Formats: sequence, structure tokens, C-alpha cells
Amino acid sequence: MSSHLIQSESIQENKVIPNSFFCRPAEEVAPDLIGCELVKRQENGNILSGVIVETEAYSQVESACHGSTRRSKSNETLFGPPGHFYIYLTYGIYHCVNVVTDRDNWASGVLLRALALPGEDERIASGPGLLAQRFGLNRTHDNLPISIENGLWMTNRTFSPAMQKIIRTKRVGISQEKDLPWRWYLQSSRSVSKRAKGDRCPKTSVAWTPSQTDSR
DNA sequence: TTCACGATTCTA
DNA sequence: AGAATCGTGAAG
Repeated sequence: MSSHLIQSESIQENKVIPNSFFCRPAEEVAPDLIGCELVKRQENGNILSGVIVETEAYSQVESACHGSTRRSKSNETLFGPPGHFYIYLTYGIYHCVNVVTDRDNWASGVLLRALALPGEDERIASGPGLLAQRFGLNRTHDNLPISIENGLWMTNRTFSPAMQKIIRTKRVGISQEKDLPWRWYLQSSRSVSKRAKGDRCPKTSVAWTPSQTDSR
């Protein structure tokens, strides 16, 4: 429990990711978010944090994206300005946490699929549904701007990409655009979600380096 | 008002 | 491989 308590460095302003970071295509933001931290200040003042180890990009240009067709009340946030959380309910049970990216009036975002929690069983935040559950995030947090003031923010990557191998591969759990390689995860992390870890497509999983930020 | 389905997860 | 579970959008 105390392992979840504040690491004072997490709260320093200079490490907070600026809004400009999110003003880029989702497929550029997604890999860059690997290694960054999601931080939440809880009611009791304690700080909850976890290192992002798995992400997926979604964009209006492809049909798996919630904003690919209609603009509705439920996906409205995805069309809004970048730097907000887009949180929706899936399978009637789980909430999924996304970060809105790119620009206003353009639906795109990054799904946070897994976090590595400090200490204890880090697998608890493995998978988007459990991640949201662990951080107590739900529809009431939808459209919330990412900021310290709101008690929910993100901090910069703490490791060098050269030291930790990032894998790029296909997204999971979708029925459209299955072949788009818009999923990234930290190879070394035990927290990468289960269904995702069963990478039956090693041929399509490749090491990712910051230079190859190409789109599709 | 009804119906089919899903950016999931756990269990057998 | 299958079930659980329920809000939402589309259809009637």
C-alpha cells in the first residue's frame, strides 16, 4: 500500500507532459507514451501512479475508431481538443481510458491498455478494463483535461528508449482494420495484457525505434 | 420498444 | 472455446 504513495518526483511540474505533446497524430503519440506515467491524486491525498507499458492508436481515418462514422454523444470527446481523457464503457462492464490526440474536430486518441504499478502485483493494471478499474476511472471522468489541477495527469518517460525494447504490432480485440500495426508495448513488462501477450503473429511484431514513426 | 453487439476478462 | 454482462445505436 505504501508503495503506491507518492514518489515526490512524480508531482514535479517540470516532468508533467505538456498539452503540445498530444497535438500530434495518435500513431505518433501512442509509442511516445510508452514509459510515461499516469498519475492520480486520490480523495485521501495519496498518489496513485503507474508506468504506461501498452498503448494503441485510433484515428478517424480507419474504421476501428469510435469516431470513424457518426459523431454522437458517447464519442463526442474523441472529436474534441487534444489533451483530454476519453473514457467509455465497453461490454457493459469495463471502462477504457483514452487520451485525445491531434486536433479539435478530428477524432483520434490513444487507448491505455496496461500500466506497470510500483511494487506488489503489477499485473493488476493489465488490460484496459482493469487499468480503469484500478484507477477508479469511469464516465464521470470523460472529457476531463489532463492536468495536475484536475488530479489526473501524466509525466514524461523515465527511461531511455535505447535501453528498453518497444515492440510494435497489430491491435487486439477489434473486428475492423485488424492488420494496422498501431499497438506498442514494452517487451520487458510483465504487465502487458494477457490476450495481447499471446502474440500469435510474431512476424508482424517488430522492434520499434523512435525514428520509424510512420503512419500506416 | 426491441435487438444485436462490443477498443474485455476470467474460467474451463 | 465460452460465458458474463449491460449501455448504446439502429431498426421496427
